[in-house]
Amino acid sequence: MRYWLMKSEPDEVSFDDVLAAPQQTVAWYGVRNYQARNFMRDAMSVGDGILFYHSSCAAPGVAGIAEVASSPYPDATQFDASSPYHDPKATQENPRWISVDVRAIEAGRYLPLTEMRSIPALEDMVLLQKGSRLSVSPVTAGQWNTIVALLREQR
DNA sequence: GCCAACGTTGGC
DNA sequence: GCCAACGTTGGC
Repeated sequence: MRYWLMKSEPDEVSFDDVLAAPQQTVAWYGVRNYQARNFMRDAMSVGDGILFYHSSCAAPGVAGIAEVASSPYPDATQFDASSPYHDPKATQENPRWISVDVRAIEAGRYLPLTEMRSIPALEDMVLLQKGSRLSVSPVTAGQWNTIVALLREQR
């Protein structure tokens, strides 16, 4: 069992969107970075915990808790010429990018990035490192427990 | 909209 | 295989 932080732009897919989806589950598509892909492909397992992070918005932060709900499979958008995520170098025989399904578990309160930066127990998070922009990053059990506790306070 | 930091591309 | 140029990310 591992823990992850995954970034989504809420204008595209918000945590509430996932809560509202059938089975509270969506395909996580559009990852186009090799390091992030390799985490998904090589290290994720069904049931791993996910911190669902909202990026590129007015108040970035953790919006809820989710879990990995499938094994990795080819990201369909790479084959779709009309998609912004289309990759002309990807083929059905040799897919380059993958998706996993993500299931929303609980929302809790919103935990803003500004608050996360103020918490010493979180200072080593990959997310908080200077220049870090990985859309999928590992989270330690200690960081996970700290954040889950914060999400569950003063609902 | 700005811009620092990072990743990718492609000429050599 | 180097590395300059370019494109992207994402907070502010």
